[in-house]
Amino acid sequence: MVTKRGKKESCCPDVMNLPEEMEAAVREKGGLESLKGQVPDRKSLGAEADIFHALSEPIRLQIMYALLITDLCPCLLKEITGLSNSKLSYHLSILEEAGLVLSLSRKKWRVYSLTDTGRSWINA
Amino acid sequence: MVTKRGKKESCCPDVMNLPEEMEAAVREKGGLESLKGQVPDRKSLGAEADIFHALSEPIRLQIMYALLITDLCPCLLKEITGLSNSKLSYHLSILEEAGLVLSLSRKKWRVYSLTDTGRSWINA
DNA sequence: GAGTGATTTCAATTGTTATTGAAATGATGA
DNA sequence: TCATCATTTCAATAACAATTGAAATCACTC
Repeated sequence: MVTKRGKKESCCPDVMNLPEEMEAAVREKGGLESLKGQVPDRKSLGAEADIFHALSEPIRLQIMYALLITDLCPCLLKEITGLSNSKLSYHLSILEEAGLVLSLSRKKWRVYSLTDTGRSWINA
Repeated sequence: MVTKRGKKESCCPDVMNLPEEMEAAVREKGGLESLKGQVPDRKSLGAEADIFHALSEPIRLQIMYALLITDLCPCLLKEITGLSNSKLSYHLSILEEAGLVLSLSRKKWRVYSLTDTGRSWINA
């Protein structure tokens, strides 16, 4: 591609005179428009972001590591983490909504365990 | 371990009459005190949490995926993501602080690229 | 060293998430 | 059913993170 004045056309309309290396790299990937098409849009990244968000608190990571050792009820998680009931419950609900843990009733207790998804995110 | 009245002592002081499976599982792991010792404390999880936090926004994931294709300056990231300068700069700084991207000066531009850490978190 | 364009910083605002303690719900067994 | 203990929910607050647009800085080129 050549303009009337014989200069190479920019790989990137509205962005002129980029360093040659970057011009070349972008061109190699098919140009700016092509790049735009290769990058996932933000909406489609929401689910992945939700998982990262669920794991972005030390409290919740600590819960995950505890459950990696063995399934536990909130009462034992409370002993292990030193959290209050409502705080623990709040963080457990975020992990559960993200699909990282699940809970079952067992006698008077609720037993939390890692899902396969949860395990894979913590083992990695 | 047996109390004066011949009942099995709980694996977990202050937490009585747990379901047998959980009693057994906790006992197998060395009891509640041992479990506490096996779970990382929250302070030590801070760095890991920071990385998850940096990746917990669709905007920042999108930037990471763009940089996975090729190194880019803010001006091109701006074209690709449609973000304003200050917004983009803000999110880049969070990724940089978390050690997921780094930036170098190249002519008039700044060029951002993934660190090895960043690459490993995105490829996984 | 003045001018230009790229990028970052800043203060103010808005929006979101976490914490708190009390009250409500749920599950069990007497 | 009642009493008890485990857990969740709720409304209010506090803490934190994201957005905005304007101003400041920075790195070149002339």
